[in-house]
Amino acid sequence: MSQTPFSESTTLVTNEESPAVTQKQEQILQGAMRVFLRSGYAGTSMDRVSTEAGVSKQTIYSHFRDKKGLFKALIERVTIGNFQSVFCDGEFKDEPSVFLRDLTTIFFTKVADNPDYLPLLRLILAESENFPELAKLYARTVIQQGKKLLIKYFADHPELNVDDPEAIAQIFFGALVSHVIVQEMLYGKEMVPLSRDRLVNGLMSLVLAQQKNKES
Amino acid sequence: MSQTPFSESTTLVTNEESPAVTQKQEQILQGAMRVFLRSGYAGTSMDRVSTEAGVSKQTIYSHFRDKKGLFKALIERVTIGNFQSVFCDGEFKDEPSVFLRDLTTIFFTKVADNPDYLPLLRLILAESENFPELAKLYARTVIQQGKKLLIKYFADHPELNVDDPEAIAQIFFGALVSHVIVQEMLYGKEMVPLSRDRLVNGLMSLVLAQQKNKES
DNA sequence: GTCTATACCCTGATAGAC
DNA sequence: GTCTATCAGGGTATAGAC
Repeated sequence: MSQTPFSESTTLVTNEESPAVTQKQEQILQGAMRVFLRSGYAGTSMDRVSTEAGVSKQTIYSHFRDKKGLFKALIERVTIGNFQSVFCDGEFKDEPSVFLRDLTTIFFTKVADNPDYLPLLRLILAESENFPELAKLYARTVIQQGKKLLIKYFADHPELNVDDPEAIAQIFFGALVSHVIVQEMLYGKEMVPLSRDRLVNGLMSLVLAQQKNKES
Repeated sequence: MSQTPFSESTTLVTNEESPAVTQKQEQILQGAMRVFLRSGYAGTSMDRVSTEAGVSKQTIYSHFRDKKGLFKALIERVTIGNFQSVFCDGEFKDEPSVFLRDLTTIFFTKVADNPDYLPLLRLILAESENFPELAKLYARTVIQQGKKLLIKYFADHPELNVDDPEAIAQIFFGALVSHVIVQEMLYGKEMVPLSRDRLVNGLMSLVLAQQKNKES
């Protein structure tokens, strides 16, 4: 808890949240990712990680304090590395219907279609009680970023007539996330399929209807 | 897989989905529920279940085929027993704003505030890949019931001007479920709290705005 | 730093007494 | 049916050679 699990490295440390990672640590994390994302925390053995990473068990323990330390380092890395800036570095159109549709497109292509997203979300939810700091990191990194962007847009566009931007942003992204959960995790695709297009169209008609009311 | 894990009993078997459960089985399931919901599937040992239930390990194995069989029987029981008919046996007002608000109230009081709901959802999502049949059962029993009710209501009220009832129903319940996930599981309550009232008000203003557009 | 070997504990599942 | 006792295997973590 008090010492970092990472040793020194020649790689430049850009900021506190992405520590330098040596080639061996990289190798360990790659193997650990495959096993943890597939088998969960308790279902993963350090033996399996060592064979999957192609290093001995002791090598893992020399780089990471213990199983928990390895797990935390891995989840932080995957979360930050994959989803840190999906909603930040883009250029956005100002037209509401275009902006909202672009936002959903980013979510589906950069997040939902990322093959690591579903296993990561599953794992973070499963371990949210044992590793609350990882759950909070995920909420800040992935969910909160998109909501902030949408809230700011609502604030800049009073003509949309959005009474409670935070609530509407929560509903907007909640609908997207829950659609992925129901369709992909709970096998809704097989049982009650609902295309992304229909979801997005429904979502946009709801949000943009506020504007039309104001106009009339 | 081919034989039922339940033995005979004097209790009347009402239907295929709720088999008779003897007093000993009840005792085992009670203990198993506490352990599985708290520690997950892989994190639960049969030793722990036996001590928690106050029976020997062999007694468990005489009533249930193995760990998987016990887990399936337990999750089916909790899912069906707690959430089978939350959206079925109620009387509903016809007025749209009242109906929608009642629907959210049922969800929050009967589902979200049920102390078993969050651990159950967490467990089903965590094991959705290893136990797909349980994930499907959950989707049918809990999520699909509410959506059906809302879809029927939209069909009976064309004046609401809902273009795609299935999509709107998915958005509606998706927003409710994801609010619980973000606020309770991902510690949104501590980081970016958003009250249920604000969520519900936002949701209702979105859905009812469709109607106002039609009127004008 | 990295390996092999191993200590020590707990796992799911079973055998046999009563 | 229910118990105690036990099996073989795998769990995390560590010791010591190189």
